[in-house]
Parts: sequence; structure tokens; C-alpha cells
Amino acid sequence: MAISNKTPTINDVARAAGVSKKTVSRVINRSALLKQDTRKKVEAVIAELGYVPNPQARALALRRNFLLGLLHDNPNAQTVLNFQEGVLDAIRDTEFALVVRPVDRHSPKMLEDIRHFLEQQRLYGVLILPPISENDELAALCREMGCGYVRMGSAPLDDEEHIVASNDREMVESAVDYLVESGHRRIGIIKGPEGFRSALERSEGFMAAMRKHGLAVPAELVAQGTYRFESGLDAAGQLLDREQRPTAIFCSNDEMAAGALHAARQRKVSVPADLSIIGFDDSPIAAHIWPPLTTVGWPIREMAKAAALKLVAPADERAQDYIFPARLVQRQSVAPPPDKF
Amino acid sequence: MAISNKTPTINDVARAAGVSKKTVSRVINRSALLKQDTRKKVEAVIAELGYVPNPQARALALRRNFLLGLLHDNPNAQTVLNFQEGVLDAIRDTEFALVVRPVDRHSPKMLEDIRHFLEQQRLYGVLILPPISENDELAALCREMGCGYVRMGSAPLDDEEHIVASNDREMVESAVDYLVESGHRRIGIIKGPEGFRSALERSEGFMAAMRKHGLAVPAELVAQGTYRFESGLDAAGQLLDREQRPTAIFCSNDEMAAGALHAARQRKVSVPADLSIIGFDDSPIAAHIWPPLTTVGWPIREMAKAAALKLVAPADERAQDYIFPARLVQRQSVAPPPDKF
DNA sequence: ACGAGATAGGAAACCGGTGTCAAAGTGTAT
DNA sequence: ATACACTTTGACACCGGTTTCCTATCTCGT
Repeated sequence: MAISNKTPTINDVARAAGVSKKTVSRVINRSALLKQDTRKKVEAVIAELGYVPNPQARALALRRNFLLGLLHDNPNAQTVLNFQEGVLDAIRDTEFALVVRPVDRHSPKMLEDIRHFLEQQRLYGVLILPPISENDELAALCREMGCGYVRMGSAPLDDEEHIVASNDREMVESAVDYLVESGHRRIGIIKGPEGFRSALERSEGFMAAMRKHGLAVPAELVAQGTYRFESGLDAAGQLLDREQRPTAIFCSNDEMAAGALHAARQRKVSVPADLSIIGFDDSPIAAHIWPPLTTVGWPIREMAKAAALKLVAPADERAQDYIFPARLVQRQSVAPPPDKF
Repeated sequence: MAISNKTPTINDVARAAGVSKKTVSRVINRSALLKQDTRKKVEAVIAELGYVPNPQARALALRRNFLLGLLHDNPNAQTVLNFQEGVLDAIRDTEFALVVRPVDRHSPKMLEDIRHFLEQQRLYGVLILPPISENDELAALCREMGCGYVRMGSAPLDDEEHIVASNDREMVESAVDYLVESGHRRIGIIKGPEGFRSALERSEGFMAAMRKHGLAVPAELVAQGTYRFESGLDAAGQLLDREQRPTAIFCSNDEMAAGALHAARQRKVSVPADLSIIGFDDSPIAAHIWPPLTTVGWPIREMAKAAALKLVAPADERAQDYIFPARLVQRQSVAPPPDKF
């Protein structure tokens, strides 16, 4: 009788179906011990009333909510967005939602801010993107607060349960293999910023691969970058101004590779005829610069999905994989070295 | 005595402070009718226990939660991320959080999906990014469901209360002014995809500005794009292959401008010496291609903040502004036309 | 000193779900 | 028909806040 004009609650359903709240709750939660008749009847009423359980009430009663957090300070927008899409792939058709939280790595209050955020929102769990995923204090904070977490990274830097990683080292190796097969011997590297695990993995992978091929990497072919476009411009400039310049440059990410391309153009060095450039990340910019950049891509979206499932999926359904392979994306910035070399 | 090892609740605080729950609640909510003594006492206990109110319980009792949603299907990652940052600027230090939801504009179930999402999460309000912000059915859905919403756009397409817009038309005009001042007369345009309001605003703004300068825009100088890189490549190709090609091209976004740059390079047309190109959006790619792109930027982050405040701020504190000015960003892709013209 | 009006604080119900446990129903063996 | 085990359902308390309504206390004027 008392038909409410507001959104129906579990009580409305119970009354309309002539059963108790608890029975409706059982229907919602797919409890096994229900007679088919009852279930059907209640489901019919639910459909008729358009009842949807209130997530806040559920969260309160269950003492846990259905919010996943995404903590990131990633400079690459496309990476972050792809990651968001991947998480959505995992939680679509569930009651979970994704809360985003960009953080400022350079702020001295960062940890305090995040603590406050976690306390206040009481998230079910958080996903942490590199580079801050490399911050062990942050992981410790999550543990301390009893908040589930998964760290994305370029190397396994936590328990299997808390990490989803790409195998950067191996992929750098295949990039170097490719350059060597193309005939290059004098290969330079623009490293990523110190203190970044991914930068370390990439540069060590590079050194290891060069060693494998019996090639030297003199200091004059190593330049330091920051993962930013401008640093790629500067670093490549240094490399190209050496007395004997490299015939190929491995850039630790695509933005720096784009910068390197600029540096080459400024010096009238033609890519790939005079100089081969290879990037890392397969960010969208890679396809939109000239020449299109050969690079190494990692499956962010799949990794994101796996990470979200690690938090959300019932333990027995969890995929065991936590290290993902990257792949070489061949475009047009690599060619055999010029003859004179 | 009964010190709990779990996170403290309002009851714990009340007991420890020797007051009732309600009094603690009053302290939390800054109720005016409290003696200073009591307030201080309770605040001390709160600080000591590290009490933080449970947002789910609050949401339940208040019949509203503190979640803002972001609905987007924007192809430009940087725009989306900047927007997220802007929203965070607005809700930092509040109890609100931002839930993201990428949507698929091409899915026939899009509206149904969003309805389900809104029903399930019961968001406080949603922010809608272009291009789906132009979907009136979606706005109607929000109204029907009693969900607050603000649409971002390139023109005022809803009540003042529900819109934050940039003035694309005016900005295109200033871009054209700039080209004309530089000496260009034969100016082409690559339009955005049909059905996009922003595309319409930009192309109409272009036509109006050309008319103002008494310049004709023959059909052969108009090309259709889709806002994507490849379409810019194709469209610019068409324009450049005309018998008498333009000396400048206005591109309705930066990605297409990047494509246009490629098309010029393929044809050995030098930019800006032989051809000027101007973009729109000031996306990061604009600074990272060669030559750096002159473009029109709009203050996404500020607009995002304003949009979030429209939902979150008390009515009396709301800024009245809802149309934001863009600005011309001069880089190096525009120069006077070559002499022969 | 006393009653009126304002002010501070508390008791209990409520928001919309879930957990516990006992009651009711069902079917089978005796 | 009775006892017994097992399935199905409901009553009630509870999660952690807010709201309503009421009482105790505190001025203050006379």
C-alpha cells in the first residue's frame, strides 16, 4: 500500500514479497539454501520494483566496502588511462568501483596525505602504479592500515601476492638483440632517472645484453635522462656531439626518444638512415612522431586487470601469473647503420 | 578500559570522553551549539584515539554519499588526466572521492550501463567530459535518477547550473586573426567529426572569422577529419594535393595537426616556411612534435575544478563563472606565407 | 529567591543492509 | 503416528553514524 516514491529498499521488497528482509538478502547474495519458489517470487518483486541494494548500507554491515583505489604519480597520461581501463575490465559487472588519487611524489606530506586518504575512504584495496609503487614506505603503510594493495612494477619487489610486474630486463635484451642483428655495434643509452627501479632494470638489462654480445659500452655512450622529453633532447645532444657518435641509441622511454629525435633533426642527422633510435613503453606518442618509433610495449591493460583481480577475485580463482612479457613493436626508427661504420 | 584493537568508532570516542554519541557527532559536524569545554574535551579524545568517521555509515545515515563520478570517453588521455587532477584540486581536503568510469560511446548498451552504474553506486554527482557530455539522453538520465551532474563542453548546451564550457568559437577566431595578421589569405580547415558539438563550434567559428576578414573558404579548402591522427594525415594530404594549396591549415585538434605535419613532410612541404599549421587543445603532443605546434589551449584543470565545485560547494559559495577563455599558445608552426603567394 | 526562556546534552529510533540462532517446515525411517 | 535429521525461513541484534525529541542546566530579570 504505502508505495514509496523513493528508491525501494530491502524492506519494501520484503513487504511486497511477503517474506523477511533476511530472505531478500539471501536472494541478493545468491545463498544456496533457498527454495526455488521463494527465490523466483522474490526475484520477480525485485525486478518489478527495480530494487538495487544500497552499497553504503552493505558496506557498513559487511565492514568492508567495494572501492578500489588507484594511487599514481605517473607522468605518462596514456599509461595511467590504459591502466584505468584495465582495472575496469576486471571490475565491470561487479559492484566494485575505482577511485583515483593522483599523488605528488615530491611533497614531503605525501605519505601523510595517503594515510589520511586511506583512513578516510576505507578502501577495499589500492593499486599502485610506478614510479611510486617502488616506495616501500607506502607499501608498509598499506600493510599497517590493513588495506589490500598491489604494486605495479618492472621487477618483483614484493611478495607475489602484492605485485604485478613486467619483465623489463628481458625486453631490453630483445631490443638490443634486434639492434645488433640490424648490424649496430656502437650503441648508446639514455638512462632513466636514478632512483627509479624501472630505470635501473632497463639500464642493467642494456648492459647485460651488450655484454652478452661482447660489445663495450664506454662511458661516453651513456647519458642520463629523467624520463622527460627535454632530458631526451639534451642527453641525445650530448651523445651526438661525441667525437665518434653512436649509430643507435636505446632510450629508456618513448618521451626521451621523441626528444632524441628532435636532437637528431637539429643536427641534420637523419633517422633512421644515419641513426637508429629505439624507445620503451609504446606510448601513443611513439606512433605519432616522425619517423614512427620502434619501441618496446608492455601489456598495461592486461596487467591492470590482473592486478585488480588479485584484490577482488576470490582467492581460489586468482591467476597465478604476476610477471608479464613485453614485446618489441617494430616501426621505422631502426635501420642498419650507415656504410661507413 | 576496553581498548579496542580495531579502528575506533564514534561509540569509543563517546565512552572515552564521557559524553553521548550525539555530542561527538556534533563535534564532528561543527555544530554551533556546543560549549567550548565540551568541544575541546571531545576533540582531545578524537586526536588521542585517532578516530576518523566511517564514511559508509555517514553515507547511510545521511542518505547521500561522498563520491563524485567521472564519465568519459575522451580519446585524449592527457585531457582526461588533467581533468582528474582538476577535480582533485577541488575535493582535496574534503571527504569526497572521485570514481572514474570510462564509457564506450559506440556501445548500444551505453545508457543502460551508465544507468546501472548510477543505480549501483548512488553517486553524489557526476562530471561528464566531452564528447559524451553532448549526449542529451545521458543528461536526462541523470536528472531522472536524481543524480547531480555537470557537463563539460565547448558551448553552453544546458542550464548554467549543469555546464562548464570553453569558448571555442571565440578562440578559433583569435587563431584565425593570428594567421591573417601573419599574412595568410588562403587558409584551409580540417574539421572534427560530424556530430561533435566541439567540432561544430570550431568549424563555425572558423567560417565566421574568415567572413569577418572578408576571406572566402572554398569547398576545396575544407577537409573532414575524425579528431584522430590518421584522419589528420589523410585530410591534410587532400588539402596539399589541391591544385592551389593553402598556405595555412587550421586543424580542429592537435592530433590531427600532428597528422597534418606528417602529410607535409611526406610531400616535402616545409613547415612553417611553406605551410603554417595551427592546432587546438594544447595537448602535450603539441610541444613534442617538430616543429612545436602553435595551438589553442583551454584551461582544463581550472574548468574541472569549477565543475567539481558546482556539485560539491555549498550553493552560496559557488563561483558564477561557467564559461572559460582559452588562449593562443604560440610555438613554431606558424610563419608568414612564402613570397610567391 | 524564583520562574521564563535559552542553551547544552542525551535517549532512542532510524538509515538499509548482514550475522546469529532458533523456529518452522519437510521428508524418511520406525 | 512418532521420532529424527535436514532444509528453509524469520526475529532480532548489530554495523556506525544522524535525527528527532525531550530533559537538565544555565542565565537573567524581577
